[in-house]
Amino acid sequence: GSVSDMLSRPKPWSKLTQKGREPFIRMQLWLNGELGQGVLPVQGQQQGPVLHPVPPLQDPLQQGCVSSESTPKTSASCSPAPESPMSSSDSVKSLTELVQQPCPVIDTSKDGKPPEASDAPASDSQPSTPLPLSGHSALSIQELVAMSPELDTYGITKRVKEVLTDNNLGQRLFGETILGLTQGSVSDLLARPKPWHKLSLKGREPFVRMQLWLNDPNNVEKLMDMKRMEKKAYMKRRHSSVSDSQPCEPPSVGVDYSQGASPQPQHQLKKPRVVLAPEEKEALKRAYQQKPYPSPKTIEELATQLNLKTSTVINWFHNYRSRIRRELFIEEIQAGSQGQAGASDSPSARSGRAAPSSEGDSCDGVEAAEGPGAADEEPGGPAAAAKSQGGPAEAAAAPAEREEAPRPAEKTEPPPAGPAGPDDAQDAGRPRPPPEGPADGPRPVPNPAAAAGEDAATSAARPADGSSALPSTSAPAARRPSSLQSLFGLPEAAGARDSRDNPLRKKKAANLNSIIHRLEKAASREEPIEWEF
DNA sequence: TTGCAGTCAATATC
DNA sequence: GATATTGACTGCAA
Repeated sequence: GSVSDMLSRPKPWSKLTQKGREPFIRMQLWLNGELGQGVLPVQGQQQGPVLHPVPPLQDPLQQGCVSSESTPKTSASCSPAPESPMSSSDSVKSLTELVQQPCPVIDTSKDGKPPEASDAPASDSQPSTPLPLSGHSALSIQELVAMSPELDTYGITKRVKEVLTDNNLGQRLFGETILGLTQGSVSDLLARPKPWHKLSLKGREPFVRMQLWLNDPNNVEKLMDMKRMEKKAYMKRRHSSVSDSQPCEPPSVGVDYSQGASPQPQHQLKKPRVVLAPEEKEALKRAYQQKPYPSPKTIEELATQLNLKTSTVINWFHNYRSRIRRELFIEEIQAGSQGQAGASDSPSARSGRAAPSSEGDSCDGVEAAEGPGAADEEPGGPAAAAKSQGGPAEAAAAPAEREEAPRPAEKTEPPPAGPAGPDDAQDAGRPRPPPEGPADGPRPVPNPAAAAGEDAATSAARPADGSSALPSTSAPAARRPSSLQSLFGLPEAAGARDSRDNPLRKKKAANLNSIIHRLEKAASREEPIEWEF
C-alpha cells in the first residue's frame, strides 16, 4: 500500500522528511542498478544481508568530493560514512544522512581552495588519472552523477573559470586531466553550460567532476603539479631532441599529454575540414529561419545552391539547432539569475523571448503543473526572436511552414524536437534565430532561403520528441532539494540561484517575473503573441 | 530514419 | 599560446 501510494502520489523532495526520502533514494539506487538484485532489507532490518555494496558511491561523495578519478581521496574530511563497503541499505542510509549533512563544502571562494584540506595527498600520486576513468572510478563517477542533486551548472562553470584564471591554469590541462575532455569541449562547456535538468546523465558528468574538483582542497596544486610536469616533459623532449618515447613522465599521471605529444598515430587520411564561407552561413541561417527542420528535399536544394555536400548542410542544421538551444539556455540562466531580483530583463534584451520560456522552463519543473509548458522557446526562437523580431518579415515569407505547430511551442518543452515542428510555426510570430546575424531578420533572404521556404512540410516528425524529454527529467530535478547538494559541497554562493532555500518559490517568482516582463514587452510592441501560462 | 547530446579536433581569434 | 568556434562523428532513442 505504501508503495502504491508513493508511486502514484510522490511528494516533492522538498517536502519529504529524511525518512520519507529514503524510499526514493532506494528507488534511485535501484534504478541505477545498485540495488538490483538483492533483497533490500526492509526498514526494520537495518543491516540485512549484504546486498550490493555501493561502495563507490559514497566514498567519493563523502570524500568530499574529490575528484574521484583522480584522487581518490580519503574521506576523512567529510564523510561520516565508513569507507568500507556497505550494504546497500547502509549506503542508502548514509546517503540520506549525507543529504543532510553539510559536507565540507567547497569554499566558494574563488580559488577553490578548499577549506579544509584533509586529504589529499594521499593519492596525490595519482592525481590525475582523469580521463579514462578506470573501471572503478568510472563507476563512481557515474553513480555520483546519478545520485547527484541538481547542480548549478552555471555557478560551477563560473567558479571553475575563476579558479583557472586566477591560477593561470589552462582549459586544456584542466580538461584533459580533470574532465577527460579536449580543450574545445571544455571551452564550450564553460562558456555555455546547459542547465542541469536539461543534461543527460552523460552530460552531467563533467559538471559533477567539476564540482568534485572544486571541492578538492588541493585541486589547484594538483593541476599546478601537472602543469609543471607537463612542462618538464616538454622541455625534456625538446632537449632530447625528438624522442617520442616519453615514458618519462609520471605514468602515474594519467595524463595524456604524453600521448598528445608523442608523435602518435598520425591520422593519415584526414579529410580537410570544411569551412563554410560567410555567405554560405548567412544563407543557411536564413534558410534556418524559415525552416529549422528542412526536409530532405530542401536540404538537397540548399546543398545544391550552395554547392555543399548534403551531409554538410545536414550537419550544419543539427549543429545550429543544438547551439542555438544552448544559447538560449544560457540566456535563460542569466536572465533568471538577474531576473530574480528585477526580474526583468536580462541583459539580453531579448528577454522577451526566451526568457520567459526559459524561466518557465526551468521552472517547469516547477510548475509542473504548467507543465512543460513554459519551456523555452525554441531554439531559434529566442535569440532570433530578439532580432528577428524583425524577423517577421521572414516569417511572413514562410508562413506556411509554421503551421504545424499545433501547440505552442512554448508549451512543450522547448528543446529539442519540440522546437522543431512547432516552433517553426510559432516562430513565425517570433523570432527565432540566433544570435547571429543581426541584420538578418528583416532581410529577405535570397535564394537558399527561398528554397527552404517552400516546403512547408518539414517538421512533421519532430514534434513528438521534443517535448517529452524534458519534462520528465526536469521536473524531478528541479524540485530536488538542495540537500544532496551538500554532498557535493555545492557552492552556495556560486549557485546563488541554487535553491538552497526554496527553489520552487524562486522559480515561480522568476517565472512570474518573466511573464510580466514579456507582457510588458508585448504590450509595448504589440506583437501578436499567444501567451500560454 | 531522423534528431539530438556530447565530443573531437581543426581552425580562427584573441 | 590559450581560448573560442564550428564541421563532423558516435551513440542513442523514438
